[in-house]
Amino acid sequence: MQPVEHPKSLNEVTADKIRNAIVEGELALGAKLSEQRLADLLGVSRSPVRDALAALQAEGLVVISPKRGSFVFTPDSHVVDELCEHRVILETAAVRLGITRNPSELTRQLAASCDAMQSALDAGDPHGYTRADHQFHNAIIESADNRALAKSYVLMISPLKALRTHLFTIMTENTDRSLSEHHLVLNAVRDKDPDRAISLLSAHVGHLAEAFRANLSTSQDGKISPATLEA
Amino acid sequence: MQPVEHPKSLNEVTADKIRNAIVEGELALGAKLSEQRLADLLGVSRSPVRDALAALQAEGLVVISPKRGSFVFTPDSHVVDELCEHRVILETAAVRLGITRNPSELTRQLAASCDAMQSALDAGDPHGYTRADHQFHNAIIESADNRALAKSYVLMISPLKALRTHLFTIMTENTDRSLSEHHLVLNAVRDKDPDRAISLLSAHVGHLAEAFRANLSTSQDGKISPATLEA
DNA sequence: AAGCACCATCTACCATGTCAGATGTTCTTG
DNA sequence: CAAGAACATCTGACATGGTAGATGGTGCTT
Repeated sequence: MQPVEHPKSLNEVTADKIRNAIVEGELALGAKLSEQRLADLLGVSRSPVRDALAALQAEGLVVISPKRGSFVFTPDSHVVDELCEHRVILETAAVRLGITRNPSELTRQLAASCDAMQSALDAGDPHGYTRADHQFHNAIIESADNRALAKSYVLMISPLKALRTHLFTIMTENTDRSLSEHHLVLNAVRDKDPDRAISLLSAHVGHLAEAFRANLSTSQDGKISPATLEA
Repeated sequence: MQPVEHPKSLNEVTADKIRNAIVEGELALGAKLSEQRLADLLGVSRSPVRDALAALQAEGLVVISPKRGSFVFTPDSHVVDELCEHRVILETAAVRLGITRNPSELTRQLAASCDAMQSALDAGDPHGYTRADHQFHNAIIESADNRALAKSYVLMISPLKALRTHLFTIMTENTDRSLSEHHLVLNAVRDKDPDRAISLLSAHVGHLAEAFRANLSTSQDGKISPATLEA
């Protein structure tokens, strides 16, 4: 049996709910967040909400303006470029380590993720495709077996996940190319060719950055309709 | 004149004080931290202390055990290896970007840091040497001109800074080799040779990791005497 | 009508109170 | 004397209250 079973603190579940609401698009980019209002919506006190917002600020999902209010982050094409560049740095370093350390496990995970992407595409399930995509890149990070690196990645990727949801609502992205690029990376990993994998991965994330830039310049502002937080 | 002058929130100054106390060695590794005791020592309420501890936990300097207490982090040779590996990843990526983006400014900063190290060494000022060392590596990160990367670096480097203070109290480290290694990196940057700079930088941080491992295995636990927090 | 001072209102910041869980000690019991 | 139960105490989790600062509107002044 498992060692313990620690119920998540109210603090954590609150942070999870708010993060989810932002990433899933229930809260518009730049939307105003009030400690009091969120506390009322979630049925908790202001304390856990305050802690949660502070944690989300560290993740880059929320910006807190002293005495003025908390707001969902607003994308900025320069910041998005920085995030993508950082992402490339972490993923390429991770894939090199992963190919060195446990190539077979990494290959297995990437293949499974590619299959999941294909299935989601066949089923016309964009949400499932996104999940499989995240799973693919997460497998790369995990394969490096370095918690410090993984922590950095998690702290950096949330805004990008949110942007994907907010900008690609109508499935603007080219999933066919995306899928084939994933397969190319998989093959490079299978061949234990880190340099090729890195090159392909860089190009892949670069294409994502391009898509972000294109959609950011057209939409100008995140004007997705705000929605309520679900229990 | 400057746009504004926002006084730091009590929250931040509290976090700064506690962080400083840990990094400077005033608080022993693994020392027990009580919200109440810290609040009394610093003359503030428990709220800012609580927020500060949460922030420091995100930095890896503090671990909070629910309902049990907060403690200064305790080093673990495996975790230290991971931190150093992560550090190499970020610094090597940064130096490559820096050489591409603004090599002259980077060269200037690195040269200045090397001079400061030399001066500190001549003056027998280990604390000054450490500061110059941090300045050197920070210049590399800043040169990449990527805030996301810089944020990751800051969040990762604090425990390493603290370890340096706690483990190298008697100046165990080989400052002569360290200085020469810094100069080699400087020369590679001056020559705009990213591959050589990366190789040298990896070796340099690798030596640091070795030193950490050596001292960790001998001391087994951080038993530096605890001290009071200064105003 | 334009500009400015005043004020109602909203915000996060910080202080304090209350409570349940974790721990160390003492007392009881075999 | 050993082992376990009951208790006192310490901790952080969470709730709530008070306050300074920021904002937006209103009415007065010119």
